[in-house]
Amino acid sequence: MPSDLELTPKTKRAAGERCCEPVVYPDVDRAHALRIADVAKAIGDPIRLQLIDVLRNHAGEVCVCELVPLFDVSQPTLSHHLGKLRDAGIVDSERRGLWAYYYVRTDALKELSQWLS
Amino acid sequence: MPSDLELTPKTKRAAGERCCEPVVYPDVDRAHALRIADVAKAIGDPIRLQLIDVLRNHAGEVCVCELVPLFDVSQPTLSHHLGKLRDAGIVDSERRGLWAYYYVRTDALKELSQWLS
DNA sequence: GGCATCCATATACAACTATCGATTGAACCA
DNA sequence: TGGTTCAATCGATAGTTGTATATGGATGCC
Repeated sequence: MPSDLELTPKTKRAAGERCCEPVVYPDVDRAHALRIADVAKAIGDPIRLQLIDVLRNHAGEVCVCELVPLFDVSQPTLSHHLGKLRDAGIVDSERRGLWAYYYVRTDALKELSQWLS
Repeated sequence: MPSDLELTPKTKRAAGERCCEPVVYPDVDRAHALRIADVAKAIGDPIRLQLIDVLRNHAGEVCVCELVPLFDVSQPTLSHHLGKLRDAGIVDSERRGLWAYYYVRTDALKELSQWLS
């Protein structure tokens, strides 16, 4: 990924001179950084990371009622984490009758994965 | 990789219909999830993500004094972010004379990258 | 209708995070 | 020695996050 931040080349300076020139960077890639950071932030919790892992391994939809006993948190807390993942676009859900089924949106993780490699 | 999460049987379910398909266990154990989540959490900030980006693109050591003018935060704040990245093992620093030089420890991002793919 | 089940939202609170200005300390130079 | 420069730390404050309990809405079974 190309960066939009440019460094000022380090040069020798005489005493009394400032170390670096101030640099202005364009906003172009800041939106990109914000998106990727948002995804990483959503992953940055052990419960949410394992939630993604479970959903991804299942390669399909998983009912919330089967997720709750896997973790040592209450059902509302788990729902809160699932909501965070949904807000970040990492998972989506579908309600069928009494149950809600969650699944991973694989394309959401692609941007972060590509930036990392 | 074995999981350390155990499914508790649901005995209170009303007789008749089953709620869900069989559950798939998470592929990562809790300690592994904690490590990866820690790295993701450190990346989950736009400034820190761009810091990594700059350091990585320059494939070498970068002076803090060159980093400060790139971002719209004060020097102590940037030092705080660099400290977070250092705590997560993503970057390391070396002090030479008056300046501190930071560089990326590429292996630190490998675990997260592998888990994502 | 009456009741249990499943899930989401609301509220509250403790813990953590980001940010700043001020300060400290270390290293350099004259 | 004293002044300058750079980076880390300190103290304070505002904002965010993780968690729990409580509540409500929707569905299905009797």
